[in-house]
Amino acid sequence: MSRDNAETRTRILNAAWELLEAHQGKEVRMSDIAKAAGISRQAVYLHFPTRAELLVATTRHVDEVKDVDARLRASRTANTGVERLAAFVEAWGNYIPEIHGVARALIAMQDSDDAAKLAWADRMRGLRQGFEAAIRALEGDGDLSADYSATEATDLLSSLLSVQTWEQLTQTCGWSQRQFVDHAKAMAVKLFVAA
Amino acid sequence: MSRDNAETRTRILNAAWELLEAHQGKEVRMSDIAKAAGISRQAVYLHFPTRAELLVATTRHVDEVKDVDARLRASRTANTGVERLAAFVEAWGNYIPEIHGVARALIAMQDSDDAAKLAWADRMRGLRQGFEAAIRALEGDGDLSADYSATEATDLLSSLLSVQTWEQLTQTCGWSQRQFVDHAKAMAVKLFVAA
DNA sequence: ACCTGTACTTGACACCATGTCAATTGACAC
DNA sequence: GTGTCAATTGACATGGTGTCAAGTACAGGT
Repeated sequence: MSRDNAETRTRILNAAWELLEAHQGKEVRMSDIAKAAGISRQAVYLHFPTRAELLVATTRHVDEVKDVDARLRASRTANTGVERLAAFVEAWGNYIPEIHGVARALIAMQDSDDAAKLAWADRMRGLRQGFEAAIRALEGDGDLSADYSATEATDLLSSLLSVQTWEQLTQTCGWSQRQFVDHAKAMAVKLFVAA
Repeated sequence: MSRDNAETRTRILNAAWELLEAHQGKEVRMSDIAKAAGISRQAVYLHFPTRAELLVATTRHVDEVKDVDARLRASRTANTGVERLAAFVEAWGNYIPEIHGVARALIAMQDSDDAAKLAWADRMRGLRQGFEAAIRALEGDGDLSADYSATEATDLLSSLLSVQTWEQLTQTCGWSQRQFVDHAKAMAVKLFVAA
């Protein structure tokens, strides 16, 4: 059976995950991952055809282990649109640092690899739906600011909470994680909730 | 004399610029640039030691030709902080699409090349000063929202108007340039100007 | 006319990471 | 034992960057 198969596979994924987080997505080669997983470089290719697919599989793996779905789903239980918006921003904002390394590596591959591009776009589409649901809830309550259409608000919210924006504020500007999340929440409310 | 020297140099820079804008920063090799400039690949290395330095020189070249300084400086003539903020956001926001290709290539190199990283960081520092000056002007007028320190406001403004955010909104979300700039201005006012 | 320096060319090569291929080992299952 | 399957070793192609050496073409000064 492929029990051994699956075990090696997850060992590779965990090694990739660990290295990517440790190096923030930079300078992690296939050979590094192989070494960390305790197997030969070629063996990695027995499980993942390309680096891009390994990276994509790693994000899925992380999502599964961290159960991102459950964390984001929790925001749906909020009663009002405003609460829901805050809950979603909080949930996603606090998830970013946990996937930063992997995300960054995948983003860096976008220019050269179409599979990576598609995979990341798909992932962002899923996230966007969460933002959109929160904005729609706001709209349903009649609380969406007249300054923005639901689509525009969703677009802006996604940009505000993009991995790149998080990276700039926390890494370059030195913001704490709390500072980032709190400001993101406050901005979302100030911008999108009608006075 | 190095008159011929300088002419070839600018021919390389212009070729790089053109290609980078045409390809949005992706898949532009040294050999492509050489071909576009009408010289051999090796000749490029006579003028620029590495790809990173060529990219850096290209951004400086573009800045010079487009006279970014003058465009950004114009915002200083505004009378009030609010006007100054709007003017600066407008000036920079409208400059982004003109440098997008080059900027993107430089950003993509950051992970692998420290020189590129330093160069881009330096450039962003200069830009940041412009944002900070606008925020300080606002503060001087007593119009800075109590929700943010001047530093925080500057950080957020920089992120809001980062090349990455521009890219996401205009490329991925399909916003028009006007839409981007207008919303950026409106957000800056709504967020940072005291009620 | 003859050097001399300079810009550029041609062609070869080292390096490094990705990805491929072939031959071999070792274990476990039947 | 024999077959199967994961993994190993080692060699190799590819593509892009950067280096090196030898040669060409042309300018200016003498």
